[in-house]
Amino acid sequence: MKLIEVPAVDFDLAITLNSGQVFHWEKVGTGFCGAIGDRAVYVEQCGNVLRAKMEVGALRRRGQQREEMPRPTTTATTPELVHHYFALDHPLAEICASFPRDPIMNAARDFCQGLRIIRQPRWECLATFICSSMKQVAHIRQISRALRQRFGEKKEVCGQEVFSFPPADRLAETTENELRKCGLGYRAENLLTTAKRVALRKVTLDSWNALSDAELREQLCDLPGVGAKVANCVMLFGYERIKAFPIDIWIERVLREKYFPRNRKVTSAGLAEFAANYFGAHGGYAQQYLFHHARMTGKRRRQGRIRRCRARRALGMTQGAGCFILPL
DNA sequence: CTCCAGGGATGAT
DNA sequence: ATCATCCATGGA
Repeated sequence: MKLIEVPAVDFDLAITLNSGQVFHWEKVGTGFCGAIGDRAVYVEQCGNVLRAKMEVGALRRRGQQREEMPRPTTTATTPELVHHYFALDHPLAEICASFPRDPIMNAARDFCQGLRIIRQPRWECLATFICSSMKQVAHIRQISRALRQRFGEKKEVCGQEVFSFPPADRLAETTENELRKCGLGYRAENLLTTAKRVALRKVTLDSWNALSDAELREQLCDLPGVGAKVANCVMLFGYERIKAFPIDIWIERVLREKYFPRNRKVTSAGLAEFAANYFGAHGGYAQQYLFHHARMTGKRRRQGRIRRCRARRALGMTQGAGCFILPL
């Protein structure tokens, strides 16, 4: 066990890990336990310093004998690994200064000081976000944990069990039914198919890093279970494409209610185009700030939408005829 | 266009 | 405690 300290200015560990970009870190004491790639890590923040402990023990495949492999020697030294994962090299002050100046963005920027977009391993990021579709954060965390416990490698740090995320070839050799046991539902087939493509080298995630944003998005959307939103998440969190602007329900609400309050007819495509132009070169960062701020302070949509729709149908109303019933 | 798949957390009642 | 709603992909 190795204890290290890493300088970390302009950084808030808790906000970063709880902002819906990564789903496997667990609060333990004053810090968090998780994994950076295959390394089990405990990390806590003391002012402008991160204190991290990392397990350097032998690998062991859970529930399955596997020939003893030599410990993979990481090229990065441990402080560099932490520094790189948490993107402590991103010029956060510059990035935040590039956000548009408007009341919504200002509030989000103030609320999320120290939030960074971290660098996630590509496969782990892609697989996790395939599992995220039509799921809420709490669910995604459960799925991530189930996949890791069932198919990942068990590690330990600070007396805590930590499981690494299973590589594609490990998931490729399982079955849809096994994946469904992890709570994936219909996403199991998507994840399995994608894992097989990666395992068989039909898809080479690392080589995709050379592609342009548009080409990368196109390739990602070609994978089953990957639509525009998931593709943008993977671009942002796995490929450091800082301009990628994922639009989920929270962001869509913010855009509609705060930026288009008098225009309920603006389309989703219209919102996406607006966001790409308005939030600038670091749009992905702006999106993460808006997302976290909205989730922490905003409220979910009030109930009754379905009931109203049913009521409208029952009244024999057609599309749009019932607009006057809609809230606001 | 609509509906559905799966399912634990969440909020309203 | 019960119950409807949430979530944002892909296929019918």
